[in-house]
Amino acid sequence: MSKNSVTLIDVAKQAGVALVTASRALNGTGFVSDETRKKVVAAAKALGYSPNLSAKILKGGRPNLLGLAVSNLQSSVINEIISAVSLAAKQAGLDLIIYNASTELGAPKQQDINRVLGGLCEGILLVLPTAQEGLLAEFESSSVPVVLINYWRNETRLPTVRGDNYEGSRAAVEHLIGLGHSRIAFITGSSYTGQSQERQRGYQDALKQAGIRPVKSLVVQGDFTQSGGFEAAQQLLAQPKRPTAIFAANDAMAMGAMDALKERGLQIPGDVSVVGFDDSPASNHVYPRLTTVRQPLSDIGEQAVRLILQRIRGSSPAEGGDDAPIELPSTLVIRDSCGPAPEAVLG
Amino acid sequence: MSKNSVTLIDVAKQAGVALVTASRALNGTGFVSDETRKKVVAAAKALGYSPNLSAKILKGGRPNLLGLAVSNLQSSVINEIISAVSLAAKQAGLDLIIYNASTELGAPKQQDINRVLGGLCEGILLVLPTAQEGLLAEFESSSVPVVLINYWRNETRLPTVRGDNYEGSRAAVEHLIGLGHSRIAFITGSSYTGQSQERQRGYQDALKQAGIRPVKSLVVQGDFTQSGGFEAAQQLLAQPKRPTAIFAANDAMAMGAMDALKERGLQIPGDVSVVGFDDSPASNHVYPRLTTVRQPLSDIGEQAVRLILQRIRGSSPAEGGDDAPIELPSTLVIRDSCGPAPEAVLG
DNA sequence: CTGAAAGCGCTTACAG
DNA sequence: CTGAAAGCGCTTACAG
Repeated sequence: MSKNSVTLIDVAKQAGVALVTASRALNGTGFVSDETRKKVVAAAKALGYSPNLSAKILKGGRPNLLGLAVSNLQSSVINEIISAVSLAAKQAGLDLIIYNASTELGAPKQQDINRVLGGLCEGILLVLPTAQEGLLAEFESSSVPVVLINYWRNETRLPTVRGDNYEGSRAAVEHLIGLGHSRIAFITGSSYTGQSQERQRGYQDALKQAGIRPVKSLVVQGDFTQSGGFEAAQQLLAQPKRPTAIFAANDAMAMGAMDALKERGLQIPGDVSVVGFDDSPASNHVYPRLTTVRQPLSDIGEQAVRLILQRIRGSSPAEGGDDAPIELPSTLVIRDSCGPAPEAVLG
Repeated sequence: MSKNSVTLIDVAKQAGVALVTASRALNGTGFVSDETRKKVVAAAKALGYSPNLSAKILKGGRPNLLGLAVSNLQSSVINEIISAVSLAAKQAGLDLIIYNASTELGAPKQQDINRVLGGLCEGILLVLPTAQEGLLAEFESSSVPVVLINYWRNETRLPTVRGDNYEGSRAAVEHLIGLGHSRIAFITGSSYTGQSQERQRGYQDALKQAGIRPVKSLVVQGDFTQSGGFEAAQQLLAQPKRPTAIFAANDAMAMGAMDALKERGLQIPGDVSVVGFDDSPASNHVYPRLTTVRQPLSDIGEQAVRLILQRIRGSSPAEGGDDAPIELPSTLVIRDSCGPAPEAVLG
């Protein structure tokens, strides 16, 4: 099973020391003379020794392994989170293994995640935005430290790191208002994650604060997919008084909306402005380049790794404390898909 | 470390049998009476027992773990491969852990992959299209079975499963020729993986077979990115005699080319037809929907799992045999981005 | 069909 | 600072 059968015993023999000493030298545990340490390290290197993770784990040693379970590998946001976590873990000297708890493979089960990741890893990072309360409750009683990433759906006592949705959303809508728009539509996502609601709340509050009366027909149901955004936009454009700006709860829907606008021969942003959410890679490549909101994904990765490390090393200041979720600020990324409201131009 | 401290001993006690018997009952190994087995299984369930993977592995047991190392998590093709492998692994009763050997984290090292995956998994699947010969050579001498997915770059003795590039590419170009095109441009990808070359070979052979003289200026260097495709297309369109069709070595570049065409006010496919490669999710959402070539990604996942299972269980018919790579046929996905060549329409 | 013993490779007390 | 012993949780021969 293991790559080569070089064991710690071989290293010890080669270095002319006892097994224990070799272990200590390699792990930097306990007292070893510098000379001995050098001999052992040299021997290990010469033999191409790499420790047997299983044995290490079994003995309660630090395998230096972090687990990451994700519910979706097709999402650009989740993939960026994975990249960020990978980098942060590497910088912290941790190896990362990823478990695909995709809903395509059936509902993510704590049992599965724990069977695979729980026995191997020192800590587990969870990117399961759709997870239900029950699933999380199981993790709460787990003995392996767990940190939640980008989770909003339910209340939970698990430590959480997430990007802001509300303020970013407000900023987007305020940007439109600043451009003179008042007929601003919102395309919602599906309600499974709680993120769409947060974004909608930001939309509503921004309107309210600007003294703009909310128009019910300007809020249309979407589902986070491009075709959903396309259809939602068609619905909006079929209305007698069409909006001058469309804010979609994510980029995919914003792009769908752009398609719908183009199909009608409407100019973006000349006739209608469009804003998305996520700053997906594609958002910078569509024409016109999409104005959108970006979550601080690398910060999220870093903070999540920092948090889990605290729990693992037991140096958490508030042990067992129900700290409030860490919420990192999103930023508005202004590109080319928004312009002055047509009325404002005429006025 | 482990989720709960229920061990096999607890189960055995609860069931009123010896430790060994419990082990056998749960693993289906050796002889156990039906009655005993039921008792043990019930006890295990009641206690919420889940075996300690480390101990299992250490004893040479079957952890039922498969490893998958990937070089890039931003690629839609690789993500579809991950999904396919996840599904195939699950169906085979295997758990899958993924290791991010992304080039962003430094060059993928066999040492890293093996340290993490090698000690834990029964077999390793590699999606490392950019891997150099040296890296692969290290895996060849590894004692853990390894299977390569979608690898072309170099010769290797490692068992390989991959999607066809050449024939799919030919089919795409023949489709264009069938529509009356003869000024067909090709935008290459970067040369790091060997895939672009394969696709170019298909392009050239299709032209040759149709008796169309290759025009050097119609082959332009790209880099697999959308902006690369955009620039390559601009180059093509700046030529005195512009192509009537553009075949890009992947979808991202094809979309970039579409952007360039739109910017020039050219109709797709009225003025210029466009074909991509990959059938990325976005290709079905751009306007017009992109005609492209699709690799049989789920077949690839299934075959790769089948192959690695053969190696693991040692039931490989040609043990140690240097079987030729398994190459699965790609298919042309015809959508809306190709039409009759303008000349043909006029003629 | 069932059980007692040995040992996978390592680390953590416990002695020198 | 170094070493001999015990044991993590399991499975695989070896006896009954």
